[in-house]
Amino acid sequence: MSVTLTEENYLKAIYHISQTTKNDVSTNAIAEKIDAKASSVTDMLKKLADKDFITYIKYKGVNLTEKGRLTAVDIIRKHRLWEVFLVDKLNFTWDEVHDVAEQLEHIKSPKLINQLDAFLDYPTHDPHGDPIPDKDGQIKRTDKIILSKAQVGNTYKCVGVQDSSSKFLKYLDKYQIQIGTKIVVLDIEDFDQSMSFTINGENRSMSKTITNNIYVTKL
Amino acid sequence: MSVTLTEENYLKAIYHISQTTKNDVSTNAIAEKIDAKASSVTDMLKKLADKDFITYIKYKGVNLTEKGRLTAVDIIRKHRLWEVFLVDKLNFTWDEVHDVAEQLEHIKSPKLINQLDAFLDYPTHDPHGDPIPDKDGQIKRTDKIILSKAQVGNTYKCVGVQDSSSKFLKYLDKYQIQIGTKIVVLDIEDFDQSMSFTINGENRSMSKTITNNIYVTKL
DNA sequence: TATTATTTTTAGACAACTCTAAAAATATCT
DNA sequence: AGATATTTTTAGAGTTGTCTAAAAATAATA
Repeated sequence: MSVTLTEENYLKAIYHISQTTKNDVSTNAIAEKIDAKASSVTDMLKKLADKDFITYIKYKGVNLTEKGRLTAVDIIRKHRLWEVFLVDKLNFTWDEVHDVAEQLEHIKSPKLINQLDAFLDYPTHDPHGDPIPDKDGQIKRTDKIILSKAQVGNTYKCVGVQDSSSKFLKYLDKYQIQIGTKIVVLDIEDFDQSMSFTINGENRSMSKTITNNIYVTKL
Repeated sequence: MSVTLTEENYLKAIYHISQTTKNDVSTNAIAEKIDAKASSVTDMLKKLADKDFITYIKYKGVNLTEKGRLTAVDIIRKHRLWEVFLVDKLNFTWDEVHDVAEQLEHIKSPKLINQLDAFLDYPTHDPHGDPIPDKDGQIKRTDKIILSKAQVGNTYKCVGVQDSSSKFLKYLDKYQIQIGTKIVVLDIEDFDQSMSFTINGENRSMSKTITNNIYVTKL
């Protein structure tokens, strides 16, 4: 009972959607994510339900079974490990990795992914700051928050970005903000929510547009 | 005009067959290599001819066009670079790499493969001793010969194996014969063509069955 | 609640790739 | 050369995954 590449993509999509909404995952939401028509999605949902990856009630949407969740998480684990590989070892930038990782995540070889994990020294987060599930599908809940929600006086560590466009990443490069960079919040401007920080020993201020796209954890 | 995964596999098969026979590549030979029925092969040959990857004359077999050859060689380049990666970086053994490389070779990203090439320090041969084509599809002709054809008194260097079964590779491991190992031919037994050598400072003899499966270059 | 709008499913069809069975072409053997 | 065997191609059909168009179910609104 193997999983086809297409089925894997559906499971991943369903997983990601279910992370952002409390309700059952709707056919249309999947169609939009997969970039397919709703009728195609319905066909696939029947197939996935037959294979016990999802529970599916007509007109009511779907939910992943435990089997489906584990399969989805395993793909996400592979995706994120490959992203680390591409950035750390092959000098890809944050914004270049996604498309290639979309392909690499479907390679089937447990040994490959375990050896890769070891080779990368068991990373816990991908280059965007998202957590990497472990072999058993456990995901370490990150306590990351969006920088715009940070509080004056606290120190934070940059763990990822929301917007991974090359424009935004260039901005971060310019001010030497990377994963791990320490950020001390000095002040929040009431008028426009712009914030001032100490970063790399220098004082700097950023607009809400920027702070809405940087993830940090409190130190 | 993209190439499907299946088309890539056909092109690779045709390339490999054309390396071992002077004649046009026959439908049956491809069918055997691909593990498909001859009728399926015929269908695909029409498709490949339409796309200018091969010249195809009914009942007469096929030949790669320059476009087809370059495409095939590019896949082989990727396959062999990934094999190097798996052995050198992820501690795979010779016999474990093939199936995984068969999958990895189809990943489409020029940047990925060029960065991988650099990361591996531009290897010229894969773990089995086969040459890695360069970016332009050039292949450095190896002057490798089969060890059973070696001559008494000469010194050789092991560059690869014919049989890459795990049984055979374990034999080689046992006697510490690897890529690069120096072999001095001391004698060839008339009776059964078994040969005696100096390997790693010790004298050792091998049956024709063994020497028929080791590739060497003369030093 | 009745009507309209939206979402979802069904029905029928198409493209890629595969197969079996039968026909056509080529090769082999006496 | 003629008969037989082998190889290759054609014809028709199945599978996976996609689509459009229309029908059915659910949700929203007056």
